[in-house]
Amino acid sequence: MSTTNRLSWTYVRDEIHKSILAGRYGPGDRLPRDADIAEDLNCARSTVQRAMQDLSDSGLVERRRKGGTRVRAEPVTRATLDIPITRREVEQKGGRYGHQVIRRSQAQSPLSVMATFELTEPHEMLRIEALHLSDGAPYILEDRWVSLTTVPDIQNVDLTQQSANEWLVLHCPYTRCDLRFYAISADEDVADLLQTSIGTALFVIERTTWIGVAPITTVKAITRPGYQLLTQS
Amino acid sequence: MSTTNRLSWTYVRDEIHKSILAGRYGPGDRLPRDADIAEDLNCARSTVQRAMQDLSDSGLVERRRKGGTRVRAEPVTRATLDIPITRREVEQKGGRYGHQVIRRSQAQSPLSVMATFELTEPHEMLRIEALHLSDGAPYILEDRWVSLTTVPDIQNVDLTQQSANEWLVLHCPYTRCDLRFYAISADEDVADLLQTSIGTALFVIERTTWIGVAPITTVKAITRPGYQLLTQS
DNA sequence: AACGTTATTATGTACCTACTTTTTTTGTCA
DNA sequence: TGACAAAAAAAGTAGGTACATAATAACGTT
Repeated sequence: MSTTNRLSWTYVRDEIHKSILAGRYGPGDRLPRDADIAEDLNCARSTVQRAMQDLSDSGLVERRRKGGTRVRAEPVTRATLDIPITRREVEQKGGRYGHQVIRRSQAQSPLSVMATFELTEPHEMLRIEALHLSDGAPYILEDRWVSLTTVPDIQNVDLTQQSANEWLVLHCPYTRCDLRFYAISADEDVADLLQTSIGTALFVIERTTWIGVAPITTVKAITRPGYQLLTQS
Repeated sequence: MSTTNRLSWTYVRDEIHKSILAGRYGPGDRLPRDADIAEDLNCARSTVQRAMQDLSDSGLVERRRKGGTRVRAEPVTRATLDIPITRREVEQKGGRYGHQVIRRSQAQSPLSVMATFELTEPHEMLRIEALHLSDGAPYILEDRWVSLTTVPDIQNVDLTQQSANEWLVLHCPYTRCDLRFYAISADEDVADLLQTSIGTALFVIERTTWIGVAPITTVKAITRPGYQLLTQS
Protein backbone atom coordinates (compact mmCIF):
# COMPACT_ATOMS: atom_id res chain seq x y z
CA MET A 1 0.00 0.00 0.00
CA SER A 2 1.81 3.03 -1.27
CA THR A 3 -1.19 5.36 -1.46
CA THR A 4 -1.53 7.43 1.66
CA ASN A 5 -4.88 7.58 3.39
CA ARG A 6 -4.84 11.33 3.50
CA LEU A 7 -7.83 12.98 1.92
CA SER A 8 -7.40 16.19 0.00
CA TRP A 9 -9.73 19.04 0.81
CA THR A 10 -10.89 19.09 -2.80
CA TYR A 11 -11.99 15.48 -2.44
CA VAL A 12 -13.89 16.35 0.73
CA ARG A 13 -15.45 19.35 -0.99
CA ASP A 14 -16.57 17.23 -3.91
CA GLU A 15 -18.03 14.59 -1.61
CA ILE A 16 -20.13 17.18 0.17
CA HIS A 17 -21.08 18.78 -3.12
CA LYS A 18 -22.12 15.42 -4.49
CA SER A 19 -24.31 14.66 -1.50
CA ILE A 20 -26.08 17.97 -2.04
CA LEU A 21 -26.45 17.25 -5.75
CA ALA A 22 -27.83 13.83 -4.93
CA GLY A 23 -30.56 15.53 -2.93
CA ARG A 24 -29.44 14.23 0.45
CA TYR A 25 -29.51 17.84 1.58
CA GLY A 26 -31.95 20.26 -0.05
CA PRO A 27 -32.10 24.06 -0.01
CA GLY A 28 -32.23 25.31 3.56
CA ASP A 29 -31.20 21.99 5.11
CA ARG A 30 -28.58 21.85 7.76
CA LEU A 31 -25.47 19.77 7.20
CA PRO A 32 -23.66 17.85 9.94
CA ARG A 33 -21.07 19.76 11.91
CA ASP A 34 -17.57 19.90 10.52
CA ALA A 35 -16.26 17.64 13.27
CA ASP A 36 -18.78 14.92 12.45
CA ILE A 37 -18.07 15.06 8.74
CA ALA A 38 -14.39 14.85 9.56
CA GLU A 39 -14.92 11.76 11.66
CA ASP A 40 -17.18 10.30 9.01
CA LEU A 41 -14.66 10.67 6.25
CA ASN A 42 -11.75 10.04 8.57
CA CYS A 43 -9.87 13.26 8.06
CA ALA A 44 -8.99 16.33 10.12
CA ARG A 45 -11.55 19.02 10.90
CA SER A 46 -9.32 21.60 9.26
CA THR A 47 -9.63 19.70 6.00
CA VAL A 48 -13.41 19.87 6.21
CA GLN A 49 -13.12 23.54 7.13
CA ARG A 50 -11.09 24.21 4.00
CA ALA A 51 -13.62 22.36 1.85
CA MET A 52 -16.53 24.20 3.45
CA GLN A 53 -14.85 27.54 2.96
CA ASP A 54 -14.67 26.85 -0.75
CA LEU A 55 -18.30 25.74 -0.95
CA SER A 56 -19.24 28.79 1.04
CA ASP A 57 -17.61 31.31 -1.20
CA SER A 58 -18.85 29.61 -4.30
CA GLY A 59 -22.29 30.42 -2.92
CA LEU A 60 -23.62 26.87 -2.53
CA VAL A 61 -23.63 26.83 1.23
CA GLU A 62 -23.97 29.30 4.10
CA ARG A 63 -22.11 28.99 7.36
CA ARG A 64 -22.73 30.67 10.69
CA ARG A 65 -21.08 30.20 14.01
CA LYS A 66 -23.16 28.04 16.26
CA GLY A 67 -25.81 27.93 13.52
CA GLY A 68 -23.86 25.40 11.52
CA THR A 69 -23.77 24.93 7.78
CA ARG A 70 -26.83 25.04 5.59
CA VAL A 71 -27.47 24.68 1.90
CA ARG A 72 -28.39 28.14 0.64
CA ALA A 73 -32.16 28.46 0.59
CA GLU A 74 -32.17 30.88 -2.32
CA PRO A 75 -29.14 29.98 -4.34
CA VAL A 76 -27.43 32.55 -6.50
CA THR A 77 -25.44 32.17 -9.64
CA ARG A 78 -22.04 33.40 -8.62
CA ALA A 79 -19.39 34.12 -11.19
CA THR A 80 -16.00 35.75 -11.27
CA LEU A 81 -15.15 38.26 -13.97
CA ASP A 82 -11.66 39.20 -15.04
CA ILE A 83 -11.41 42.44 -16.95
CA PRO A 84 -7.91 42.81 -18.36
CA ILE A 85 -6.16 45.92 -19.56
CA THR A 86 -7.67 46.80 -22.92
CA ARG A 87 -4.34 46.55 -24.74
CA ARG A 88 -3.88 43.05 -23.43
CA GLU A 89 -7.43 42.08 -24.35
CA VAL A 90 -6.92 43.22 -27.94
CA GLU A 91 -3.57 41.50 -28.24
CA GLN A 92 -4.88 38.27 -26.76
CA LYS A 93 -7.56 38.18 -29.45
CA GLY A 94 -4.78 38.51 -32.00
CA GLY A 95 -5.35 42.16 -32.86
CA ARG A 96 -2.84 44.97 -33.20
CA TYR A 97 -3.48 47.46 -30.43
CA GLY A 98 -3.57 51.20 -30.80
CA HIS A 99 -5.17 54.12 -29.06
CA GLN A 100 -5.98 57.77 -29.56
CA VAL A 101 -6.74 60.55 -27.14
CA ILE A 102 -9.76 62.42 -28.40
CA ARG A 103 -10.17 65.14 -25.81
CA ARG A 104 -8.42 66.07 -22.63
CA SER A 105 -9.58 68.65 -20.15
CA GLN A 106 -9.38 69.60 -16.53
CA ALA A 107 -12.29 70.68 -14.36
CA GLN A 108 -14.05 70.40 -11.04
CA SER A 109 -16.01 67.15 -10.85
CA PRO A 110 -19.63 67.66 -11.90
CA LEU A 111 -22.44 66.44 -9.67
CA SER A 112 -22.90 63.20 -11.59
CA VAL A 113 -19.27 62.22 -11.04
CA MET A 114 -19.41 63.27 -7.39
CA ALA A 115 -22.43 61.04 -6.97
CA THR A 116 -20.64 58.08 -8.55
CA PHE A 117 -17.73 58.53 -6.16
CA GLU A 118 -20.01 59.22 -3.20
CA LEU A 119 -18.28 62.57 -2.66
CA THR A 120 -19.70 65.59 -0.90
CA GLU A 121 -17.01 68.03 -2.02
CA PRO A 122 -15.99 68.51 -5.66
CA HIS A 123 -12.50 67.36 -6.64
CA GLU A 124 -10.20 68.77 -9.30
CA MET A 125 -10.23 66.16 -12.04
CA LEU A 126 -8.71 65.26 -15.36
CA ARG A 127 -11.17 64.18 -18.02
CA ILE A 128 -9.91 62.05 -20.86
CA GLU A 129 -11.86 60.78 -23.80
CA ALA A 130 -9.96 58.11 -25.68
CA LEU A 131 -10.48 55.46 -28.31
CA HIS A 132 -8.91 52.01 -28.15
CA LEU A 133 -8.25 50.41 -31.52
CA SER A 134 -7.88 46.84 -32.71
CA ASP A 135 -6.14 46.55 -36.09
CA GLY A 136 -6.89 50.21 -36.63
CA ALA A 137 -10.64 49.82 -36.12
CA PRO A 138 -12.50 51.28 -33.13
CA TYR A 139 -12.72 48.82 -30.23
CA ILE A 140 -13.68 50.65 -27.06
CA LEU A 141 -14.54 54.29 -26.53
CA GLU A 142 -13.83 55.49 -23.04
CA ASP A 143 -14.85 58.60 -21.16
CA ARG A 144 -12.76 58.84 -18.02
CA TRP A 145 -12.45 61.10 -15.00
CA VAL A 146 -9.34 60.90 -12.84
CA SER A 147 -8.99 62.62 -9.48
CA LEU A 148 -5.96 64.90 -9.50
CA THR A 149 -6.09 65.07 -5.73
CA THR A 150 -5.64 61.32 -5.36
CA VAL A 151 -3.45 60.76 -8.43
CA PRO A 152 -1.52 63.98 -9.13
CA ASP A 153 1.24 62.05 -10.94
CA ILE A 154 -0.96 61.41 -13.95
CA GLN A 155 -0.42 65.02 -15.04
CA ASN A 156 3.20 64.23 -15.89
CA VAL A 157 2.38 61.18 -17.98
CA ASP A 158 2.26 61.23 -21.76
CA LEU A 159 -1.15 59.66 -22.20
CA THR A 160 -0.79 59.49 -25.96
CA GLN A 161 1.98 56.95 -25.47
CA GLN A 162 0.47 54.83 -22.73
CA SER A 163 -3.30 54.84 -22.28
CA ALA A 164 -4.74 56.15 -19.03
CA ASN A 165 -6.33 52.73 -18.64
CA GLU A 166 -2.97 51.02 -18.65
CA TRP A 167 -1.09 53.61 -16.63
CA LEU A 168 -3.67 53.61 -13.85
CA VAL A 169 -3.93 49.85 -13.60
CA LEU A 170 -0.14 49.57 -13.39
CA HIS A 171 0.55 52.46 -11.06
CA CYS A 172 -2.54 52.81 -8.97
CA PRO A 173 -3.87 49.74 -7.17
CA TYR A 174 -7.30 50.20 -5.68
CA THR A 175 -9.04 48.96 -2.62
CA ARG A 176 -12.58 49.17 -3.94
CA CYS A 177 -14.03 48.70 -7.40
CA ASP A 178 -17.64 49.01 -8.53
CA LEU A 179 -18.78 47.72 -11.89
CA ARG A 180 -21.96 48.40 -13.80
CA PHE A 181 -23.12 46.87 -17.07
CA TYR A 182 -25.88 48.02 -19.37
CA ALA A 183 -26.82 48.79 -22.97
CA ILE A 184 -27.17 52.10 -24.80
CA SER A 185 -28.12 53.26 -28.26
CA ALA A 186 -25.37 55.02 -30.16
CA ASP A 187 -26.00 58.73 -30.52
CA GLU A 188 -24.44 60.76 -33.31
CA ASP A 189 -21.10 61.37 -31.57
CA VAL A 190 -20.63 57.81 -30.40
CA ALA A 191 -21.72 56.34 -33.73
CA ASP A 192 -19.23 58.56 -35.48
CA LEU A 193 -16.33 57.59 -33.25
CA LEU A 194 -17.09 53.88 -33.26
CA GLN A 195 -17.77 53.98 -37.00
CA THR A 196 -21.24 52.57 -36.75
CA SER A 197 -24.73 53.92 -37.37
CA ILE A 198 -26.89 55.95 -35.04
CA GLY A 199 -29.12 53.77 -32.88
CA THR A 200 -26.86 50.71 -32.82
CA ALA A 201 -27.12 48.85 -29.50
CA LEU A 202 -23.83 49.01 -27.61
CA PHE A 203 -22.64 47.26 -24.49
CA VAL A 204 -21.29 49.56 -21.78
CA ILE A 205 -18.99 48.82 -18.85
CA GLU A 206 -18.76 51.44 -16.12
CA ARG A 207 -16.00 51.06 -13.61
CA THR A 208 -15.24 53.20 -10.56
CA THR A 209 -12.27 52.72 -8.26
CA TRP A 210 -11.22 54.08 -4.89
CA ILE A 211 -8.25 53.77 -2.64
CA GLY A 212 -9.74 53.75 0.81
CA VAL A 213 -12.40 56.43 0.45
CA ALA A 214 -10.33 58.56 -1.93
CA PRO A 215 -11.63 58.46 -5.50
CA ILE A 216 -9.23 57.31 -8.20
CA THR A 217 -11.07 57.09 -11.47
CA THR A 218 -14.42 56.41 -13.07
CA VAL A 219 -14.73 55.24 -16.67
CA LYS A 220 -17.59 54.67 -19.00
CA ALA A 221 -16.33 52.23 -21.61
CA ILE A 222 -18.57 51.95 -24.66
CA THR A 223 -17.71 48.84 -26.61
CA ARG A 224 -17.89 48.35 -30.35
CA PRO A 225 -20.93 46.65 -31.89
CA GLY A 226 -21.01 42.91 -31.24
CA TYR A 227 -18.74 43.05 -28.19
CA GLN A 228 -19.37 40.32 -25.63
CA LEU A 229 -18.12 39.93 -22.10
CA LEU A 230 -17.58 36.36 -20.91
CA THR A 231 -16.89 34.84 -17.53
CA GLN A 232 -13.50 33.23 -17.44
CA SER A 233 -14.04 29.50 -17.72
CA MET B 1 -1.67 43.63 28.94
CA SER B 2 -4.83 41.88 27.88
CA THR B 3 -4.32 42.15 24.14
CA THR B 4 -2.79 39.01 22.72
CA ASN B 5 0.14 39.29 20.38
CA ARG B 6 -1.49 37.10 17.78
CA LEU B 7 -1.79 38.65 14.37
CA SER B 8 -4.87 37.97 12.31
CA TRP B 9 -4.39 36.86 8.74
CA THR B 10 -6.41 39.87 7.57
CA TYR B 11 -3.92 42.14 9.28
CA VAL B 12 -1.06 40.34 7.58
CA ARG B 13 -2.87 40.54 4.25
CA ASP B 14 -3.44 44.26 4.66
CA GLU B 15 0.20 44.83 5.60
CA ILE B 16 1.37 43.11 2.45
CA HIS B 17 -1.26 44.89 0.40
CA LYS B 18 -0.17 48.22 1.83
CA SER B 19 3.47 47.59 1.02
CA ILE B 20 2.48 46.91 -2.57
CA LEU B 21 0.31 50.03 -2.67
CA ALA B 22 3.19 52.04 -1.25
CA GLY B 23 5.26 50.94 -4.22
CA ARG B 24 7.74 48.85 -2.25
CA TYR B 25 6.94 46.08 -4.69
CA GLY B 26 5.91 46.96 -8.23
CA PRO B 27 4.29 44.84 -10.93
CA GLY B 28 6.35 41.73 -11.59
CA ASP B 29 8.47 42.08 -8.43
CA ARG B 30 9.08 39.12 -6.23
CA LEU B 31 8.01 39.28 -2.59
CA PRO B 32 9.93 37.66 0.25
CA ARG B 33 9.15 34.02 0.98
CA ASP B 34 6.27 33.33 3.30
CA ALA B 35 8.59 32.10 6.01
CA ASP B 36 10.57 35.34 5.99
CA ILE B 37 7.45 37.49 6.11
CA ALA B 38 6.25 35.35 8.98
CA GLU B 39 9.45 35.88 10.90
CA ASP B 40 9.38 39.55 10.05
CA LEU B 41 5.91 40.08 11.39
CA ASN B 42 6.37 37.49 14.11
CA CYS B 43 3.58 35.14 13.21
CA ALA B 44 3.20 31.60 11.90
CA ARG B 45 3.82 30.75 8.28
CA SER B 46 0.28 29.40 8.02
CA THR B 47 -1.02 32.87 8.79
CA VAL B 48 1.02 34.36 5.97
CA GLN B 49 -0.15 31.53 3.73
CA ARG B 50 -3.77 32.38 4.48
CA ALA B 51 -3.16 36.04 3.74
CA MET B 52 -1.35 35.25 0.52
CA GLN B 53 -4.10 32.94 -0.62
CA ASP B 54 -6.55 35.79 -0.31
CA LEU B 55 -4.31 38.21 -2.19
CA SER B 56 -3.80 35.55 -4.80
CA ASP B 57 -7.43 34.92 -5.54
CA SER B 58 -8.23 38.59 -5.51
CA GLY B 59 -5.82 38.77 -8.44
CA LEU B 60 -3.23 41.10 -6.92
CA VAL B 61 -0.49 38.55 -6.59
CA GLU B 62 0.65 35.35 -8.29
CA ARG B 63 2.18 32.42 -6.49
CA ARG B 64 4.17 29.49 -7.84
CA ARG B 65 5.91 26.70 -6.07
CA LYS B 66 9.59 27.34 -5.90
CA GLY B 67 9.05 30.50 -7.95
CA GLY B 68 7.73 32.38 -4.97
CA THR B 69 5.19 35.17 -4.87
CA ARG B 70 5.14 38.03 -7.36
CA VAL B 71 2.98 41.06 -7.85
CA ARG B 72 0.95 40.40 -10.99
CA ALA B 73 2.69 41.98 -13.95
CA GLU B 74 -0.50 42.65 -15.85
CA PRO B 75 -3.12 43.16 -13.21
CA VAL B 76 -6.75 42.44 -13.95
CA THR B 77 -9.87 43.93 -12.51
CA ARG B 78 -11.48 40.98 -10.80
CA ALA B 79 -15.04 41.14 -9.62
CA THR B 80 -17.64 38.74 -8.31
CA LEU B 81 -21.16 38.79 -9.65
CA ASP B 82 -24.20 37.40 -7.89
CA ILE B 83 -27.18 36.75 -10.11
CA PRO B 84 -30.18 35.90 -7.95
CA ILE B 85 -33.40 34.16 -8.95
CA THR B 86 -35.43 36.67 -10.92
CA ARG B 87 -38.37 36.53 -8.50
CA ARG B 88 -36.06 37.41 -5.65
CA GLU B 89 -34.44 40.21 -7.62
CA VAL B 90 -37.80 41.81 -8.36
CA GLU B 91 -38.98 41.46 -4.77
CA GLN B 92 -35.76 42.85 -3.38
CA LYS B 93 -36.26 45.96 -5.47
CA GLY B 94 -39.70 46.29 -3.92
CA GLY B 95 -41.67 45.05 -6.91
CA ARG B 96 -44.53 42.58 -7.06
CA TYR B 97 -43.32 39.56 -8.99
CA GLY B 98 -45.24 37.74 -11.68
CA HIS B 99 -44.48 35.64 -14.70
CA GLN B 100 -46.08 34.29 -17.83
CA VAL B 101 -45.21 31.39 -20.09
CA ILE B 102 -45.40 32.60 -23.65
CA ARG B 103 -44.57 29.48 -25.60
CA ARG B 104 -43.59 25.97 -24.71
CA SER B 105 -42.37 23.33 -27.10
CA GLN B 106 -40.28 20.22 -27.31
CA ALA B 107 -37.70 19.44 -29.96
CA GLN B 108 -34.26 18.14 -30.75
CA SER B 109 -31.64 20.72 -29.90
CA PRO B 110 -30.74 22.83 -32.95
CA LEU B 111 -27.12 23.28 -33.94
CA SER B 112 -26.78 26.64 -32.19
CA VAL B 113 -27.83 25.13 -28.87
CA MET B 114 -25.60 22.11 -29.39
CA ALA B 115 -22.70 24.46 -29.98
CA THR B 116 -23.45 26.38 -26.79
CA PHE B 117 -23.43 23.17 -24.80
CA GLU B 118 -20.42 21.79 -26.66
CA LEU B 119 -22.45 18.75 -27.71
CA THR B 120 -21.80 16.49 -30.66
CA GLU B 121 -25.13 14.66 -30.49
CA PRO B 122 -28.52 16.41 -30.39
CA HIS B 123 -30.52 16.11 -27.16
CA GLU B 124 -34.26 16.09 -26.71
CA MET B 125 -35.05 19.45 -25.15
CA LEU B 126 -37.82 21.55 -23.74
CA ARG B 127 -37.97 25.12 -24.97
CA ILE B 128 -39.72 27.70 -22.86
CA GLU B 129 -40.23 31.34 -23.63
CA ALA B 130 -41.38 33.25 -20.59
CA LEU B 131 -41.79 36.79 -19.38
CA HIS B 132 -40.92 37.90 -15.85
CA LEU B 133 -42.96 40.82 -14.56
CA SER B 134 -42.40 43.47 -11.93
CA ASP B 135 -45.60 45.16 -10.77
CA GLY B 136 -47.26 43.81 -13.88
CA ALA B 137 -44.76 45.40 -16.26
CA PRO B 138 -42.29 43.37 -18.34
CA TYR B 139 -39.00 42.87 -16.57
CA ILE B 140 -37.03 40.10 -18.25
CA LEU B 141 -37.87 38.08 -21.33
CA GLU B 142 -36.26 34.68 -21.34
CA ASP B 143 -35.79 32.10 -24.05
CA ARG B 144 -34.73 28.85 -22.45
CA TRP B 145 -33.73 25.35 -23.53
CA VAL B 146 -33.68 22.56 -20.95
CA SER B 147 -32.23 19.13 -21.61
CA LEU B 148 -34.86 16.46 -20.99
CA THR B 149 -32.16 13.84 -20.90
CA THR B 150 -30.42 15.50 -17.95
CA VAL B 151 -33.52 16.91 -16.25
CA PRO B 152 -36.51 14.70 -17.14
CA ASP B 153 -38.36 15.78 -13.99
CA ILE B 154 -39.12 19.20 -15.38
CA GLN B 155 -41.83 17.68 -17.57
CA ASN B 156 -43.95 17.04 -14.51
CA VAL B 157 -43.66 20.57 -13.16
CA ASP B 158 -46.32 23.20 -13.60
CA LEU B 159 -44.18 25.95 -15.02
CA THR B 160 -47.00 28.48 -14.97
CA GLN B 161 -46.90 28.30 -11.17
CA GLN B 162 -43.18 28.30 -10.57
CA SER B 163 -40.90 29.70 -13.23
CA ALA B 164 -38.41 27.39 -14.90
CA ASN B 165 -35.74 29.78 -13.66
CA GLU B 166 -36.72 29.21 -10.06
CA TRP B 167 -37.41 25.50 -10.34
CA LEU B 168 -34.08 24.78 -11.95
CA VAL B 169 -32.04 26.84 -9.53
CA LEU B 170 -33.72 25.12 -6.60
CA HIS B 171 -33.73 21.57 -7.89
CA CYS B 172 -30.78 21.36 -10.17
CA PRO B 173 -27.39 22.47 -8.85
CA TYR B 174 -24.74 22.74 -11.52
CA THR B 175 -21.05 22.14 -11.66
CA ARG B 176 -20.26 24.55 -14.48
CA CYS B 177 -21.78 27.86 -15.48
CA ASP B 178 -20.85 30.10 -18.37
CA LEU B 179 -22.09 33.67 -18.60
CA ARG B 180 -22.11 36.05 -21.52
CA PHE B 181 -23.16 39.69 -21.59
CA TYR B 182 -23.93 41.89 -24.56
CA ALA B 183 -26.37 44.35 -26.07
CA ILE B 184 -29.03 43.91 -28.75
CA SER B 185 -31.56 46.09 -30.52
CA ALA B 186 -35.17 45.15 -29.95
CA ASP B 187 -36.79 43.58 -33.00
CA GLU B 188 -40.55 43.65 -33.50
CA ASP B 189 -41.31 40.58 -31.36
CA VAL B 190 -39.08 41.55 -28.49
CA ALA B 191 -40.24 45.17 -28.53
CA ASP B 192 -43.82 43.99 -28.41
CA LEU B 193 -43.28 41.66 -25.48
CA LEU B 194 -41.19 44.10 -23.47
CA GLN B 195 -43.58 46.93 -24.33
CA THR B 196 -40.94 49.14 -25.82
CA SER B 197 -40.19 50.42 -29.30
CA ILE B 198 -38.31 48.66 -32.08
CA GLY B 199 -34.61 49.45 -32.01
CA THR B 200 -34.33 50.07 -28.25
CA ALA B 201 -30.97 48.96 -26.88
CA LEU B 202 -31.40 46.06 -24.47
CA PHE B 203 -28.96 44.35 -22.14
CA VAL B 204 -28.76 40.57 -22.52
CA ILE B 205 -27.50 37.93 -20.11
CA GLU B 206 -26.85 34.47 -21.49
CA ARG B 207 -26.31 31.68 -19.03
CA THR B 208 -25.47 28.05 -19.71
CA THR B 209 -25.14 25.37 -17.05
CA TRP B 210 -23.88 21.82 -16.96
CA ILE B 211 -23.66 19.08 -14.41
CA GLY B 212 -20.39 17.40 -15.17
CA VAL B 213 -20.47 17.35 -18.98
CA ALA B 214 -24.23 16.84 -19.15
CA PRO B 215 -26.10 19.95 -20.33
CA ILE B 216 -28.77 21.35 -18.02
CA THR B 217 -30.07 24.57 -19.46
CA THR B 218 -29.20 27.58 -21.55
CA VAL B 219 -31.09 30.85 -21.27
CA LYS B 220 -31.01 34.10 -23.14
CA ALA B 221 -32.44 36.68 -20.76
CA ILE B 222 -33.34 39.95 -22.45
CA THR B 223 -33.77 42.66 -19.86
CA ARG B 224 -36.17 45.57 -19.97
CA PRO B 225 -34.91 48.99 -21.12
CA GLY B 226 -32.70 50.68 -18.55
CA TYR B 227 -31.75 47.49 -16.76
CA GLN B 228 -28.32 47.56 -15.11
CA LEU B 229 -26.24 44.79 -13.63
CA LEU B 230 -24.02 45.74 -10.68
CA THR B 231 -21.27 43.96 -8.84
CA GLN B 232 -22.24 43.26 -5.28
CA SER B 233 -20.42 45.75 -3.09
C1' DA C 1 27.28 24.45 -25.72
C1' DA C 2 23.36 20.94 -25.28
C1' DC C 3 21.25 17.49 -23.09
C1' DG C 4 19.29 14.76 -19.20
C1' DT C 5 19.54 13.91 -14.24
C1' DT C 6 19.61 15.27 -9.59
C1' DA C 7 19.28 18.50 -5.87
C1' DT C 8 17.17 22.47 -3.99
C1' DT C 9 13.63 25.52 -2.75
C1' DA C 10 9.27 27.82 -1.93
C1' DT C 11 4.60 27.03 -1.90
C1' DG C 12 0.81 23.69 -0.88
C1' DT C 13 -1.47 20.51 2.08
C1' DA C 14 -2.78 17.55 6.09
C1' DC C 15 -3.02 16.89 10.78
C1' DC C 16 -3.38 18.25 15.52
C1' DT C 17 -4.22 21.24 19.44
C1' DA C 18 -5.70 25.17 21.73
C1' DC C 19 -8.19 29.10 21.95
C1' DT C 20 -11.66 32.85 20.10
C1' DT C 21 -15.89 34.62 18.41
C1' DT C 22 -20.47 34.63 17.31
C1' DT C 23 -24.97 33.10 17.90
C1' DT C 24 -28.43 30.47 19.96
C1' DT C 25 -30.40 28.27 23.90
C1' DT C 26 -31.27 28.00 28.48
C1' DG C 27 -31.99 29.65 32.93
C1' DT C 28 -33.03 32.95 36.44
C1' DC C 29 -35.04 36.73 38.53
C1' DA C 30 -38.17 40.53 38.56
C1' DT D 1 -44.37 36.69 30.87
C1' DG D 2 -40.44 39.25 29.74
C1' DA D 3 -35.97 40.83 30.09
C1' DC D 4 -31.44 40.00 30.96
C1' DA D 5 -27.55 37.03 32.06
C1' DA D 6 -25.10 32.77 31.73
C1' DA D 7 -23.96 28.61 29.30
C1' DA D 8 -23.26 25.95 25.32
C1' DA D 9 -22.36 25.00 20.61
C1' DA D 10 -20.28 25.35 16.20
C1' DA D 11 -17.55 27.72 13.10
C1' DG D 12 -13.26 30.56 12.82
C1' DT D 13 -8.48 31.36 13.66
C1' DA D 14 -3.57 30.84 15.14
C1' DG D 15 0.22 28.11 15.97
C1' DG D 16 3.20 24.27 15.02
C1' DT D 17 5.07 20.04 12.62
C1' DA D 18 5.76 17.08 8.91
C1' DC D 19 5.54 15.95 4.44
C1' DA D 20 4.12 16.57 -0.80
C1' DT D 21 4.58 18.81 -5.08
C1' DA D 22 6.15 21.50 -8.63
C1' DA D 23 9.36 24.46 -10.62
C1' DT D 24 13.79 25.95 -10.93
C1' DA D 25 18.77 25.66 -10.51
C1' DA D 26 22.91 23.11 -10.49
C1' DC D 27 25.67 19.66 -12.26
C1' DG D 28 27.89 16.37 -14.92
C1' DT D 29 28.33 13.92 -19.18
C1' DT D 30 28.57 13.76 -23.92
